[in-house]
Amino acid sequence: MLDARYVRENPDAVRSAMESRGAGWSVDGFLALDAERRALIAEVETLQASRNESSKAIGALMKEGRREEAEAAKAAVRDVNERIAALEGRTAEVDTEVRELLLTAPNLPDTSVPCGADESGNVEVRRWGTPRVFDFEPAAHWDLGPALGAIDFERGVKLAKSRFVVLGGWGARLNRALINFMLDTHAGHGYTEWSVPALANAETLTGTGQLPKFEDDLFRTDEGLYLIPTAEVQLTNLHRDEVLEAAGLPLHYTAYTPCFREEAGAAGRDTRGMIRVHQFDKVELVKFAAPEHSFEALEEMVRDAEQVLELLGLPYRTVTLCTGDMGFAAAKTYDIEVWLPSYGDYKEISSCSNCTDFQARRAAIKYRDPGAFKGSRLVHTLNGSGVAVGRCLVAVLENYQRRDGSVEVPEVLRPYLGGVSEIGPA
RNA sequence: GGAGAGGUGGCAGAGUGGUUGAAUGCGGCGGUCUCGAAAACCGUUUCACGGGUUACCCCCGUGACGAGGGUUCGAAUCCCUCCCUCUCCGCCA
Repeated sequence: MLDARYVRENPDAVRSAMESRGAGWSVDGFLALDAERRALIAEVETLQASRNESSKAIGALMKEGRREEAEAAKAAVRDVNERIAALEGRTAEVDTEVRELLLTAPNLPDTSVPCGADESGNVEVRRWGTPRVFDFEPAAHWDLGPALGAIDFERGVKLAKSRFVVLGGWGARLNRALINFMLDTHAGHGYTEWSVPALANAETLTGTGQLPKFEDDLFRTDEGLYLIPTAEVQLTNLHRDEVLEAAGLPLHYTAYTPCFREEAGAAGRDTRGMIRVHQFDKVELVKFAAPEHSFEALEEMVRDAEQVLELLGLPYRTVTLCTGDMGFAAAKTYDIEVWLPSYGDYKEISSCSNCTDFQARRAAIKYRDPGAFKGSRLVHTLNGSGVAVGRCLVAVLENYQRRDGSVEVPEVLRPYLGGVSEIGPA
Protein backbone atom coordinates (compact mmCIF):
# COMPACT_ATOMS: atom_id res chain seq x y z
CA MET A 1 0.00 0.00 0.00
CA LEU A 2 1.24 3.45 -0.83
CA ASP A 3 1.42 6.22 1.72
CA ALA A 4 -1.70 8.33 1.15
CA ARG A 5 0.16 11.39 2.25
CA TYR A 6 2.97 10.76 -0.21
CA VAL A 7 0.51 10.39 -3.08
CA ARG A 8 -1.25 13.59 -2.01
CA GLU A 9 2.00 15.54 -1.98
CA ASN A 10 3.69 13.97 -5.00
CA PRO A 11 0.93 13.28 -7.50
CA ASP A 12 3.15 13.74 -10.56
CA ALA A 13 5.80 11.32 -9.35
CA VAL A 14 3.16 8.70 -8.60
CA ARG A 15 1.45 9.27 -11.94
CA SER A 16 4.63 8.64 -13.91
CA ALA A 17 5.52 5.65 -11.74
CA MET A 18 2.15 4.07 -12.52
CA GLU A 19 2.65 4.77 -16.19
CA SER A 20 6.07 3.13 -16.26
CA ARG A 21 4.57 0.05 -14.65
CA GLY A 22 1.73 -0.03 -17.13
CA ALA A 23 -0.69 0.20 -14.22
CA GLY A 24 -3.92 2.01 -14.86
CA TRP A 25 -4.18 3.47 -11.40
CA SER A 26 -5.96 6.80 -11.16
CA VAL A 27 -4.03 9.36 -9.15
CA ASP A 28 -6.67 12.00 -9.79
CA GLY A 29 -9.45 9.70 -8.67
CA PHE A 30 -7.56 9.19 -5.46
CA LEU A 31 -6.89 12.86 -4.89
CA ALA A 32 -10.57 13.73 -5.24
CA LEU A 33 -11.70 11.02 -2.84
CA ASP A 34 -8.93 11.83 -0.40
CA ALA A 35 -9.92 15.49 -0.29
CA GLU A 36 -13.55 14.61 0.25
CA ARG A 37 -12.63 12.19 2.99
CA ARG A 38 -10.64 14.72 4.92
CA ALA A 39 -13.30 17.38 4.63
CA LEU A 40 -15.94 14.95 5.93
CA ILE A 41 -13.77 13.88 8.84
CA ALA A 42 -13.18 17.47 9.88
CA GLU A 43 -16.90 18.19 9.78
CA VAL A 44 -17.89 15.07 11.71
CA GLU A 45 -15.26 15.61 14.36
CA THR A 46 -16.37 19.17 14.96
CA LEU A 47 -19.93 17.95 15.53
CA GLN A 48 -18.71 15.15 17.79
CA ALA A 49 -16.75 17.62 19.86
CA SER A 50 -19.85 19.72 20.40
CA ARG A 51 -21.87 16.64 21.29
CA ASN A 52 -19.31 15.51 23.83
CA GLU A 53 -19.38 18.91 25.45
CA SER A 54 -23.16 18.94 25.61
CA SER A 55 -23.29 15.46 27.08
CA LYS A 56 -20.94 16.50 29.82
CA ALA A 57 -23.15 19.49 30.55
CA ILE A 58 -26.24 17.27 30.64
CA GLY A 59 -24.55 15.05 33.19
CA ALA A 60 -23.93 18.09 35.37
CA LEU A 61 -27.52 19.30 35.02
CA MET A 62 -28.86 15.89 36.00
CA LYS A 63 -26.72 15.88 39.11
CA GLU A 64 -28.07 19.26 40.10
CA GLY A 65 -31.59 18.04 39.46
CA ARG A 66 -32.31 20.59 36.73
CA ARG A 67 -34.28 18.08 34.72
CA GLU A 68 -36.08 20.39 32.34
CA GLU A 69 -32.93 22.10 31.18
CA ALA A 70 -31.37 18.66 30.74
CA GLU A 71 -34.27 17.48 28.60
CA ALA A 72 -33.98 20.53 26.37
CA ALA A 73 -30.27 19.91 25.95
CA LYS A 74 -30.94 16.28 25.10
CA ALA A 75 -33.27 17.30 22.31
CA ALA A 76 -30.62 19.60 20.89
CA VAL A 77 -28.03 16.83 20.95
CA ARG A 78 -30.42 14.50 19.16
CA ASP A 79 -30.40 16.97 16.29
CA VAL A 80 -26.63 17.03 16.24
CA ASN A 81 -26.60 13.25 16.26
CA GLU A 82 -28.81 13.09 13.21
CA ARG A 83 -26.42 15.32 11.31
CA ILE A 84 -23.50 13.23 12.47
CA ALA A 85 -25.20 10.03 11.37
CA ALA A 86 -25.87 11.42 7.92
CA LEU A 87 -22.28 12.55 7.47
CA GLU A 88 -20.88 9.34 8.89
CA GLY A 89 -22.72 7.31 6.32
CA ARG A 90 -20.97 9.15 3.54
CA THR A 91 -17.66 9.14 5.42
CA ALA A 92 -17.71 5.37 5.75
CA GLU A 93 -18.37 5.05 2.03
CA VAL A 94 -15.57 7.38 1.05
CA ASP A 95 -13.25 5.80 3.56
CA THR A 96 -13.82 2.38 2.06
CA GLU A 97 -13.34 3.71 -1.44
CA VAL A 98 -10.08 5.39 -0.52
CA ARG A 99 -8.80 2.26 1.16
CA GLU A 100 -9.79 0.00 -1.70
CA LEU A 101 -8.19 2.33 -4.18
CA LEU A 102 -4.97 2.38 -2.19
CA LEU A 103 -5.01 -1.41 -1.86
CA THR A 104 -5.09 -1.80 -5.63
CA ALA A 105 -2.13 0.49 -6.30
CA PRO A 106 1.15 -1.32 -7.00
CA ASN A 107 4.37 -0.32 -5.28
CA LEU A 108 6.48 2.48 -6.72
CA PRO A 109 9.56 1.22 -8.61
CA ASP A 110 12.93 2.12 -7.12
CA THR A 111 14.90 4.70 -9.11
CA SER A 112 17.49 2.03 -10.01
CA VAL A 113 14.91 -0.07 -11.86
CA PRO A 114 15.16 0.06 -15.66
CA CYS A 115 12.11 1.30 -17.53
CA GLY A 116 10.43 -1.12 -19.88
CA ALA A 117 7.06 -2.42 -20.94
CA ASP A 118 7.60 -6.16 -20.55
CA GLU A 119 10.24 -8.82 -20.02
CA SER A 120 12.13 -7.67 -23.09
CA GLY A 121 13.11 -4.65 -21.03
CA ASN A 122 14.77 -6.71 -18.30
CA VAL A 123 18.49 -6.22 -17.88
CA GLU A 124 20.92 -9.07 -17.36
CA VAL A 125 23.30 -8.38 -14.51
CA ARG A 126 25.39 -11.55 -14.47
CA ARG A 127 25.76 -15.11 -15.66
CA TRP A 128 27.28 -18.09 -13.93
CA GLY A 129 28.33 -21.39 -15.46
CA THR A 130 28.27 -22.61 -19.00
CA PRO A 131 25.35 -24.56 -20.43
CA ARG A 132 26.50 -28.08 -21.05
CA VAL A 133 27.10 -29.21 -24.60
CA PHE A 134 25.55 -32.65 -25.02
CA ASP A 135 27.09 -35.30 -27.29
CA PHE A 136 23.61 -36.78 -27.63
CA GLU A 137 20.11 -35.39 -27.90
CA PRO A 138 19.12 -34.48 -24.34
CA ALA A 139 15.64 -35.47 -23.22
CA ALA A 140 13.16 -33.04 -21.77
CA HIS A 141 12.11 -33.74 -18.20
CA TRP A 142 8.61 -34.65 -19.33
CA ASP A 143 10.16 -37.66 -21.08
CA LEU A 144 13.07 -38.23 -18.76
CA GLY A 145 11.02 -38.05 -15.56
CA PRO A 146 8.43 -40.69 -16.46
CA ALA A 147 11.12 -42.97 -17.89
CA LEU A 148 12.90 -42.87 -14.56
CA GLY A 149 9.66 -43.37 -12.65
CA ALA A 150 10.46 -40.03 -11.05
CA ILE A 151 7.57 -37.96 -12.39
CA ASP A 152 4.06 -39.24 -13.09
CA PHE A 153 1.86 -36.76 -14.90
CA GLU A 154 -1.09 -39.05 -15.60
CA ARG A 155 -1.54 -40.01 -12.00
CA GLY A 156 -1.35 -36.39 -10.92
CA VAL A 157 -4.35 -35.74 -13.10
CA LYS A 158 -6.11 -38.82 -11.78
CA LEU A 159 -5.62 -37.84 -8.16
CA ALA A 160 -6.45 -34.17 -8.55
CA LYS A 161 -6.73 -32.56 -11.97
CA SER A 162 -4.60 -31.33 -14.80
CA ARG A 163 -1.44 -29.49 -13.85
CA PHE A 164 -0.90 -31.55 -10.73
CA VAL A 165 2.00 -33.99 -10.67
CA VAL A 166 3.05 -37.02 -8.67
CA LEU A 167 6.67 -37.69 -7.87
CA GLY A 168 7.72 -41.27 -7.31
CA GLY A 169 10.83 -43.20 -6.32
CA TRP A 170 13.98 -41.22 -6.99
CA GLY A 171 11.87 -38.26 -8.01
CA ALA A 172 10.28 -38.04 -4.59
CA ARG A 173 13.61 -38.62 -2.86
CA LEU A 174 15.42 -36.09 -5.00
CA ASN A 175 12.70 -33.55 -4.27
CA ARG A 176 13.09 -34.09 -0.54
CA ALA A 177 16.88 -34.00 -0.83
CA LEU A 178 16.67 -30.64 -2.58
CA ILE A 179 14.42 -29.21 0.11
CA ASN A 180 16.75 -30.32 2.88
CA PHE A 181 19.84 -29.20 1.02
CA MET A 182 18.37 -25.74 0.46
CA LEU A 183 17.16 -25.32 4.04
CA ASP A 184 20.50 -26.44 5.42
CA THR A 185 22.35 -24.10 3.09
CA HIS A 186 20.27 -21.12 4.17
CA ALA A 187 20.55 -22.06 7.83
CA GLY A 188 24.29 -21.86 7.31
CA HIS A 189 23.83 -18.28 6.15
CA GLY A 190 21.94 -17.27 9.27
CA TYR A 191 18.36 -17.84 8.16
CA THR A 192 15.98 -19.07 10.85
CA GLU A 193 13.78 -21.90 9.65
CA TRP A 194 10.01 -21.88 10.14
CA SER A 195 7.22 -24.32 9.50
CA VAL A 196 3.97 -22.53 8.76
CA PRO A 197 0.34 -23.26 7.82
CA ALA A 198 -0.34 -23.93 4.15
CA LEU A 199 -3.63 -22.07 4.53
CA ALA A 200 -3.98 -18.40 5.32
CA ASN A 201 -6.84 -16.05 6.07
CA ALA A 202 -7.86 -13.01 4.05
CA GLU A 203 -6.13 -10.54 6.32
CA THR A 204 -2.85 -12.35 5.87
CA LEU A 205 -3.19 -12.40 2.09
CA THR A 206 -4.06 -8.72 2.13
CA GLY A 207 -0.95 -7.97 4.16
CA THR A 208 1.38 -9.19 1.45
CA GLY A 209 -0.71 -7.92 -1.46
CA GLN A 210 -2.34 -11.01 -2.97
CA LEU A 211 -5.72 -9.67 -1.93
CA PRO A 212 -7.90 -7.95 -2.84
CA LYS A 213 -6.65 -7.65 -6.40
CA PHE A 214 -5.47 -11.17 -7.22
CA GLU A 215 -8.04 -13.43 -5.64
CA ASP A 216 -8.49 -15.31 -8.92
CA ASP A 217 -4.95 -16.62 -8.65
CA LEU A 218 -5.66 -18.36 -5.34
CA PHE A 219 -7.34 -21.58 -4.28
CA ARG A 220 -9.99 -20.84 -1.70
CA THR A 221 -11.70 -23.12 0.80
CA ASP A 222 -15.37 -22.78 1.54
CA GLU A 223 -14.41 -21.60 5.01
CA GLY A 224 -12.90 -18.50 3.49
CA LEU A 225 -9.30 -19.58 3.89
CA TYR A 226 -6.82 -19.61 1.03
CA LEU A 227 -4.06 -22.03 0.06
CA ILE A 228 -0.84 -20.07 0.17
CA PRO A 229 0.75 -19.28 -3.20
CA THR A 230 4.15 -18.86 -1.51
CA ALA A 231 5.61 -19.02 1.99
CA GLU A 232 6.37 -15.32 1.60
CA VAL A 233 2.79 -14.76 2.69
CA GLN A 234 3.23 -16.55 6.00
CA LEU A 235 6.80 -15.55 6.77
CA THR A 236 6.07 -11.89 6.18
CA ASN A 237 2.82 -11.96 8.14
CA LEU A 238 4.50 -13.63 11.11
CA HIS A 239 5.19 -10.09 12.28
CA ARG A 240 1.95 -8.49 11.21
CA ASP A 241 0.82 -5.90 13.78
CA GLU A 242 4.14 -6.11 15.56
CA VAL A 243 6.89 -3.67 16.40
CA LEU A 244 10.38 -5.11 15.92
CA GLU A 245 13.56 -3.97 17.63
CA ALA A 246 16.10 -2.26 15.39
CA ALA A 247 18.93 -4.09 17.12
CA GLY A 248 17.53 -7.40 15.86
CA LEU A 249 17.34 -6.32 12.21
CA PRO A 250 17.70 -7.57 9.63
CA LEU A 251 15.75 -10.75 10.37
CA HIS A 252 16.51 -13.67 8.06
CA TYR A 253 13.76 -16.27 7.71
CA THR A 254 13.36 -19.35 5.58
CA ALA A 255 10.67 -21.98 5.17
CA TYR A 256 9.81 -24.87 2.97
CA THR A 257 6.14 -25.09 1.98
CA PRO A 258 4.01 -26.41 -0.80
CA CYS A 259 2.68 -23.53 -2.91
CA PHE A 260 -0.69 -23.44 -4.62
CA ARG A 261 -1.60 -21.34 -7.61
CA GLU A 262 -4.72 -21.32 -9.71
CA GLU A 263 -2.68 -20.12 -12.67
CA ALA A 264 -5.82 -18.46 -13.99
CA GLY A 265 -4.85 -16.75 -17.18
CA ALA A 266 -1.85 -18.99 -17.74
CA ALA A 267 -3.71 -21.30 -20.09
CA GLY A 268 -1.46 -22.43 -22.91
CA ARG A 269 1.77 -21.36 -21.22
CA ASP A 270 4.33 -24.02 -20.27
CA THR A 271 1.74 -26.73 -20.75
CA ARG A 272 4.23 -29.55 -21.01
CA GLY A 273 6.02 -30.87 -17.98
CA MET A 274 6.06 -29.58 -14.47
CA ILE A 275 7.29 -26.05 -15.03
CA ARG A 276 3.91 -24.51 -14.36
CA VAL A 277 1.65 -26.55 -12.07
CA HIS A 278 -1.01 -25.85 -9.47
CA GLN A 279 1.04 -27.22 -6.59
CA PHE A 280 4.79 -27.08 -6.19
CA ASP A 281 7.34 -27.05 -3.43
CA LYS A 282 9.43 -24.01 -2.70
CA VAL A 283 11.98 -22.91 -0.15
CA GLU A 284 11.42 -19.26 0.55
CA LEU A 285 13.62 -16.52 1.98
CA VAL A 286 12.19 -13.49 3.75
CA LYS A 287 13.96 -10.58 5.41
CA PHE A 288 12.86 -7.66 7.53
CA ALA A 289 15.31 -4.79 7.23
CA ALA A 290 15.69 -1.18 8.27
CA PRO A 291 14.90 1.09 5.29
CA GLU A 292 18.46 2.36 4.92
CA HIS A 293 19.77 -1.19 4.56
CA SER A 294 17.06 -2.92 2.57
CA PHE A 295 18.61 -2.63 -0.87
CA GLU A 296 21.89 -4.03 0.31
CA ALA A 297 19.88 -6.80 2.02
CA LEU A 298 18.32 -7.52 -1.38
CA GLU A 299 21.73 -7.94 -3.01
CA GLU A 300 22.72 -10.39 -0.29
CA MET A 301 19.50 -12.32 -0.66
CA VAL A 302 20.04 -12.72 -4.39
CA ARG A 303 23.52 -14.05 -3.69
CA ASP A 304 22.09 -16.51 -1.16
CA ALA A 305 19.66 -17.82 -3.77
CA GLU A 306 22.30 -17.92 -6.49
CA GLN A 307 24.56 -19.93 -4.26
CA VAL A 308 22.04 -22.77 -4.19
CA LEU A 309 22.38 -23.09 -7.95
CA GLU A 310 26.16 -22.73 -7.84
CA LEU A 311 26.47 -25.51 -5.28
CA LEU A 312 24.27 -27.67 -7.50
CA GLY A 313 26.37 -26.75 -10.52
CA LEU A 314 23.42 -25.39 -12.46
CA PRO A 315 24.16 -22.57 -14.93
CA TYR A 316 22.05 -19.47 -14.41
CA ARG A 317 21.73 -15.85 -15.23
CA THR A 318 20.36 -13.05 -13.11
CA VAL A 319 18.27 -10.21 -14.49
CA THR A 320 16.86 -7.01 -13.07
CA LEU A 321 13.17 -6.84 -13.89
CA CYS A 322 12.11 -3.66 -15.63
CA THR A 323 9.25 -1.49 -14.38
CA GLY A 324 6.68 -3.16 -16.62
CA ASP A 325 7.56 -6.72 -15.58
CA MET A 326 7.71 -6.34 -11.81
CA GLY A 327 5.24 -7.84 -9.42
CA PHE A 328 2.63 -5.84 -7.57
CA ALA A 329 4.39 -5.40 -4.22
CA ALA A 330 7.97 -5.02 -5.43
CA ALA A 331 10.02 -1.86 -5.65
CA LYS A 332 12.88 -3.81 -7.21
CA THR A 333 13.16 -7.42 -8.34
CA TYR A 334 15.92 -9.71 -9.52
CA ASP A 335 14.94 -12.90 -11.26
CA ILE A 336 17.36 -15.80 -11.31
CA GLU A 337 16.93 -18.00 -14.35
CA VAL A 338 18.34 -21.51 -14.56
CA TRP A 339 19.47 -23.17 -17.76
CA LEU A 340 16.97 -25.73 -19.06
CA PRO A 341 18.09 -27.86 -22.02
CA SER A 342 14.45 -28.60 -22.93
CA TYR A 343 13.76 -24.91 -23.38
CA GLY A 344 17.20 -24.18 -24.84
CA ASP A 345 17.00 -21.13 -22.65
CA TYR A 346 17.14 -19.79 -19.13
CA LYS A 347 13.92 -20.18 -17.14
CA GLU A 348 12.89 -18.37 -13.96
CA ILE A 349 13.66 -20.35 -10.82
CA SER A 350 13.82 -17.56 -8.26
CA SER A 351 12.47 -14.07 -7.87
CA CYS A 352 13.93 -11.81 -5.19
CA SER A 353 12.26 -8.54 -4.33
CA ASN A 354 12.55 -5.61 -2.02
CA CYS A 355 8.99 -4.57 -1.24
CA THR A 356 10.21 -1.54 0.76
CA ASP A 357 7.41 -0.40 3.08
CA PHE A 358 4.60 -1.51 0.77
CA GLN A 359 3.73 -4.72 2.63
CA ALA A 360 4.77 -3.31 6.00
CA ARG A 361 2.17 -0.58 5.67
CA ARG A 362 -0.57 -3.07 4.79
CA ALA A 363 0.43 -5.47 7.53
CA ALA A 364 1.48 -2.86 10.10
CA ILE A 365 5.00 -4.19 10.60
CA LYS A 366 7.14 -1.59 12.31
CA TYR A 367 10.41 -1.27 14.13
CA ARG A 368 11.68 0.97 16.88
CA ASP A 369 15.11 2.37 17.38
CA PRO A 370 15.01 4.54 20.53
CA GLY A 371 18.50 5.88 19.95
CA ALA A 372 17.68 7.06 16.44
CA PHE A 373 14.08 8.24 16.45
CA LYS A 374 10.94 8.51 18.55
CA GLY A 375 8.09 6.07 18.21
CA SER A 376 8.10 3.46 15.48
CA ARG A 377 8.54 3.34 11.72
CA LEU A 378 7.64 0.89 8.99
CA VAL A 379 10.25 -1.74 8.21
CA HIS A 380 11.16 -2.90 4.74
CA THR A 381 10.23 -6.46 3.77
CA LEU A 382 12.04 -8.62 1.23
CA ASN A 383 11.32 -12.01 -0.17
CA GLY A 384 12.94 -14.39 -2.58
CA SER A 385 12.78 -17.99 -3.70
CA GLY A 386 15.68 -19.98 -2.47
CA VAL A 387 14.72 -21.67 -4.79
CA ALA A 388 11.67 -23.20 -6.46
CA VAL A 389 12.11 -26.90 -5.73
CA GLY A 390 10.06 -28.33 -8.61
CA ARG A 391 11.85 -26.35 -11.25
CA CYS A 392 15.14 -27.14 -9.57
CA LEU A 393 14.36 -30.84 -9.74
CA VAL A 394 13.66 -30.41 -13.43
CA ALA A 395 16.92 -28.54 -13.89
CA VAL A 396 18.92 -31.25 -12.14
CA LEU A 397 17.32 -34.02 -14.18
CA GLU A 398 17.80 -32.27 -17.50
CA ASN A 399 21.27 -30.88 -16.89
CA TYR A 400 22.72 -34.01 -15.31
CA GLN A 401 21.18 -36.61 -17.62
CA ARG A 402 23.33 -39.17 -19.42
CA ARG A 403 23.03 -40.90 -22.75
CA ASP A 404 21.64 -44.08 -21.17
CA GLY A 405 18.78 -42.22 -19.47
CA SER A 406 20.32 -42.25 -16.03
CA VAL A 407 21.07 -39.06 -14.11
CA GLU A 408 24.18 -38.14 -12.24
CA VAL A 409 23.52 -36.84 -8.73
CA PRO A 410 25.21 -33.49 -7.98
CA GLU A 411 27.88 -33.90 -5.29
CA VAL A 412 26.14 -31.75 -2.71
CA LEU A 413 22.97 -33.83 -2.89
CA ARG A 414 24.58 -37.22 -2.40
CA PRO A 415 24.64 -37.01 1.40
CA TYR A 416 20.90 -36.45 1.22
CA LEU A 417 20.36 -39.51 -0.97
CA GLY A 418 22.17 -42.14 0.99
CA GLY A 419 25.39 -41.45 -0.87
CA VAL A 420 24.24 -42.58 -4.31
CA SER A 421 25.98 -40.90 -7.24
CA GLU A 422 23.50 -41.73 -9.96
CA ILE A 423 19.90 -42.63 -10.35
CA GLY A 424 18.40 -44.83 -12.99
CA PRO A 425 15.05 -46.37 -13.82
CA ALA A 426 13.48 -47.81 -10.70
C1' G B 1 -18.79 -30.92 17.66
C1' G B 2 -21.24 -30.32 23.08
C1' A B 3 -21.10 -27.63 28.07
C1' G B 4 -19.08 -23.75 31.01
C1' A B 5 -15.79 -19.40 31.95
C1' G B 6 -13.44 -15.31 29.99
C1' G B 7 -11.26 -11.40 26.54
C1' U B 8 -9.21 -3.94 29.79
C1' G B 9 -2.76 -0.27 28.66
C1' G B 10 4.37 -4.15 27.79
C1' C B 11 2.62 -7.65 31.93
C1' A B 12 -0.62 -8.45 36.25
C1' G B 13 -5.15 -6.56 37.66
C1' A B 14 -9.41 -2.72 39.26
C1' G B 15 -13.46 -0.58 37.14
C1' U B 16 -21.02 -2.43 35.68
C1' G B 17 -24.02 4.04 32.20
C1' G B 18 -21.64 10.57 33.43
C1' U B 19 -14.44 14.98 33.79
C1' U B 20 -12.12 6.73 33.37
C1' G B 21 -7.76 6.95 28.14
C1' A B 22 -8.89 4.24 32.07
C1' A B 23 -7.17 2.97 39.77
C1' U B 24 -3.20 0.04 41.76
C1' G B 25 1.18 -3.05 41.30
C1' C B 26 5.25 -4.75 38.19
C1' G B 27 8.21 -3.54 34.15
C1' G B 28 10.41 0.58 31.06
C1' C B 29 12.39 5.68 30.83
C1' G B 30 14.29 10.31 33.33
C1' G B 31 15.91 12.36 37.97
C1' U B 32 17.44 12.75 43.38
C1' C B 33 20.81 10.05 46.52
C1' U B 34 25.84 7.29 45.74
C1' C B 35 32.78 6.84 44.15
C1' G B 36 29.50 3.48 41.38
C1' A B 37 25.46 0.15 41.92
C1' A B 38 21.34 -1.69 44.68
C1' A B 39 17.50 0.04 47.75
C1' A B 40 14.47 4.20 48.67
C1' C B 41 12.08 8.54 46.94
C1' C B 42 10.15 12.00 42.90
C1' G B 43 8.50 12.38 37.98
C1' U B 44 7.21 10.04 33.48
C1' U B 45 5.39 6.07 30.38
C1' U B 46 -0.49 3.82 24.21
C1' C B 47 -1.72 4.37 19.30
C1' A B 48 -4.25 5.94 14.83
C1' C B 49 -6.52 9.74 12.24
C1' G B 50 -8.02 15.02 11.20
C1' G B 51 -6.84 20.20 11.91
C1' G B 52 -3.46 24.32 13.50
C1' U B 53 1.54 24.29 11.98
C1' U B 54 2.96 21.56 7.64
C1' A B 55 9.76 18.49 10.36
C1' C B 56 5.84 12.40 12.61
C1' C B 57 8.53 19.22 18.09
C1' C B 58 4.30 21.30 20.13
C1' C B 59 -1.11 22.63 20.49
C1' C B 60 -6.47 21.43 19.57
C1' G B 61 -10.00 17.73 18.25
C1' U B 62 -11.89 12.72 17.09
C1' G B 63 -11.61 7.56 17.72
C1' A B 64 -9.77 3.08 20.07
C1' C B 65 -11.03 -1.33 26.78
C1' G B 66 -11.13 -8.66 21.14
C1' A B 67 -14.09 -7.10 16.16
C1' G B 68 -18.59 -5.20 14.16
C1' G B 69 -23.49 -3.39 14.99
C1' G B 70 -27.52 -1.60 18.48
C1' U B 71 -29.79 1.17 22.85
C1' U B 72 -28.76 6.23 25.09
C1' C B 73 -27.89 13.17 25.46
C1' G B 74 -23.70 10.02 27.14
C1' A B 75 -21.13 2.94 26.85
C1' A B 76 -15.02 -0.33 29.16
C1' U B 77 -19.85 -0.69 31.66
C1' C B 78 -26.59 -2.65 28.86
C1' C B 79 -28.26 -5.73 24.16
C1' C B 80 -27.10 -8.59 19.45
C1' U B 81 -23.66 -11.04 15.97
C1' C B 82 -18.86 -12.76 15.06
C1' C B 83 -13.64 -13.97 16.42
C1' C B 84 -10.28 -15.77 19.94
C1' U B 85 -8.47 -17.97 24.69
C1' C B 86 -9.07 -21.32 28.91
C1' U B 87 -11.48 -25.78 31.48
C1' C B 88 -14.33 -30.35 30.96
C1' C B 89 -16.54 -33.99 27.49
C1' G B 90 -16.53 -36.09 22.51
C1' C B 91 -13.51 -37.12 18.09
C1' C B 92 -8.70 -37.75 16.21
C1' A B 93 -2.95 -37.66 13.02
